[in-house]
Amino acid sequence: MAKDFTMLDIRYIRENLEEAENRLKLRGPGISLAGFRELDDKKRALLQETENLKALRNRVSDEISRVKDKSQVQVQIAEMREVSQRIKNLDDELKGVDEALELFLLTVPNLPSNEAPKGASEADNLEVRRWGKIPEFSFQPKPHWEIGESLDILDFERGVKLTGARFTLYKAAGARLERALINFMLDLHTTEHNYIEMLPPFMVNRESMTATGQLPKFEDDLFRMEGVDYFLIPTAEVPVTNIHRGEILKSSQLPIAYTAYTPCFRREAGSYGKDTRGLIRQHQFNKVELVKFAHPSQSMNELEKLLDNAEQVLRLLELPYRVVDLCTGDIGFSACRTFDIEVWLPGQTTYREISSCSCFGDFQARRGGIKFKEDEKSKAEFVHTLNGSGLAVGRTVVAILENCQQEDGSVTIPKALRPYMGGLEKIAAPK
RNA sequence: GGAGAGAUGGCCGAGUAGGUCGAAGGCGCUCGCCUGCUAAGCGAGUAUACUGGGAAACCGGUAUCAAGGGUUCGAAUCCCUUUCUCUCCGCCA
Repeated sequence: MAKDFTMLDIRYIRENLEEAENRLKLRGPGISLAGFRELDDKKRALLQETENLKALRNRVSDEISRVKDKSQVQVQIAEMREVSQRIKNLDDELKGVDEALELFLLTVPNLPSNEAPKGASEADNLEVRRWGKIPEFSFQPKPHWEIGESLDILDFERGVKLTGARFTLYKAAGARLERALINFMLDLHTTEHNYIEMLPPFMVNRESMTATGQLPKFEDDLFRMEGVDYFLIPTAEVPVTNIHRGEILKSSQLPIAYTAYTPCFRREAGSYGKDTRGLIRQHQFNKVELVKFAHPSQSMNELEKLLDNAEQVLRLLELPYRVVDLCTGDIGFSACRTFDIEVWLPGQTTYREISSCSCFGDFQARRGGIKFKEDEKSKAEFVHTLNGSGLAVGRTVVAILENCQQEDGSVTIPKALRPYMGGLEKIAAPK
């Protein structure tokens, strides 16, 4: 009862059960609030009963304290002993119901925004815009794994030797390219877009994972430490959003914008057959993340700005992309609205996700207790949280290798990135 | 890893032979008064969550002195466990 990780506003659900359920159904079948009413009623009934008994006990105990000769209040003391036992039993029962209710609420996803396109799957996502010219090649463009190997900058075999499937060793200009992109992105966001750089821990505790929504439902997707209850972060979203967990911010501070580079660790459970070649789906990859804490009235504006900040990376790198508005059936657990940025990959003649920019409404703020006050006197309200990749670094390497490949096998470095590559203009095959 | 000390409201800081302590006092903050401005001064107010009633203003109840459990009619105060912080030793980038 002390801590409240409730996902949706419990009062909203209580009072608008049908509406909430209908909105959740837009996410797909199998999401239901059945059972909520019963648990909630049970909880409140128990709460009433035990609180009444506690009020009685408090009153009588107070009376006892005023009597000097305790032999005169032996009856009351005996009665209260019984009352205390009943309270204990009720509290135990209440605890059980409360935990069940909390777990239930923690596993219900956020309500999708009414503005999100309605649909059942990826196929119903809405393309919003395209940018850049898709390159035409006078030769057959190669997939990035072939380019990486022939340039001797990506070593997939040794990555497997060192660790296992879905781990890759970067080498020479490949390692430098990854590092250059990280610095390029961080510099852009901090100096041009006014984000504050953070370098957070790469493991977090259970509370942090619960606040952003990875737990309790998606533990199988995470790497967990042996011996301590810590998890490797699947995205910088987790530590960075949790920076202000349990805090009350001032309205004048908002919006707060942070950017952070971190590696990301994902089990990728259930994606065994997918993207088995190359850098697309790794257990460890680098990402520069953008995170915002916004006033509720500004969160959608802030999402657009954040999205534009992420797109700017691709524009500066001259990589063609498109923006997709995710439909209600494709939006992630914690989000209410999401735009994906997909970069063009000539090796696969398709657009692939390179960034996902979401608004979470007060979903994460509620789970993590992140609030703000309009002014000194007003009541604290939940902030809105947002985040997006700005960008996934490994996939950016993929996009550069595939889009900038030349007939002679070399890869031209985008102009904006050259200062970060020591002036290098292209990566050429070793002799 | 070993030894010890500690954790109280936005902050500082009282409170340990259990009851009148949601918790003194100070600072900060808010509102009012006062002063020609500033400062000082005076007065009042100043936690959160859940829950019951009410259209609401608001009124009532419960809980919260790191967290969880125990003893007791009653715990900030006693006991146990955990977490975190600090000091010393060891180890280490």
